[in-house]
Amino acid sequence: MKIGELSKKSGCSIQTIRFYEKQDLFEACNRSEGNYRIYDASSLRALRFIKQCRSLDLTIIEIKQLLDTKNNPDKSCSSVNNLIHQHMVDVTHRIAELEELKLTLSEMASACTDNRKVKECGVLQLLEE
Amino acid sequence: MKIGELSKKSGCSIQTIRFYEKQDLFEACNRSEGNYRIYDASSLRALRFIKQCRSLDLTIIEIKQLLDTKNNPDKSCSSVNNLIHQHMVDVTHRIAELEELKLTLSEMASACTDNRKVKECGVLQLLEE
DNA sequence: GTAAAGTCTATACCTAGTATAGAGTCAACA
DNA sequence: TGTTGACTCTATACTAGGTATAGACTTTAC
Repeated sequence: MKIGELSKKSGCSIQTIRFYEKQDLFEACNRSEGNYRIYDASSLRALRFIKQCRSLDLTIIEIKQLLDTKNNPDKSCSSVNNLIHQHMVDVTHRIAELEELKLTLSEMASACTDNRKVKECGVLQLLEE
Repeated sequence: MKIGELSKKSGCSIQTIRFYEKQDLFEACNRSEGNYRIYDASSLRALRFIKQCRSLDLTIIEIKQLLDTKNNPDKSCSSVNNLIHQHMVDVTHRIAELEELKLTLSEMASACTDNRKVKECGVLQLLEE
């Protein structure tokens, strides 16, 4: 299949597929006589793996590490588990930050609920502090 | 005061201050004979305003809009209130996304709590799906 | 034969800064 | 007066994960 079909089946844009290839995340495939990329079912599986990882917000470098690990089936998988665990810690931390931000924004919003003039705006006054 | 002092007083790095100036977020100031930037108390206030906004995750463009609004003290401040409100909506949305991600990660983590070999790794198996 | 759709590479752009190189400025000290 | 060190200047490249273009080529359908 050509890149357009792979794009539709995988849900990744054509540019993204080419970008992953350039990043050495996605193996360079065979080419047709006219230099078109030709993929098969295993390309689709590989791309879906990458997409799954990206949906977990793993970075491209981390996905490379995972792919590298996958190529050593007899080694320990602890690095994989650690990666996921560390991500959970990071996400938890980020949620806490955003909750705090939300609180600040909500306090800010309640400082000016009615429609005032700019010079009397409660939000702007808070921002000046 | 020179940029180093402003940097210390504001908590913005020197590069960031110059960056804001280049982005037309922070007014270009006077220069000394030797071409050094010379700031005063009002520069510090302006920079603190920007920093306050950035701590709320407002984009540079949004901050520009706020600054523009501030220059029209007799206009309505509704655009300011809308901006803050929209940010709260966005942050709330982002928190929900991250909560879902956290759940997925936690399910994933519990798929492989013991230390296995890569080929038997529960996390990698889930990622393959 | 030709038009449309698909693909190719290379390049620039996005955000909000950060990091660097190489040059110039200024103050203090000998 | 010379020089050392701290500070500042501009310009440029880099970060992450793509997205968007231009201009050329290939393939497909009629």
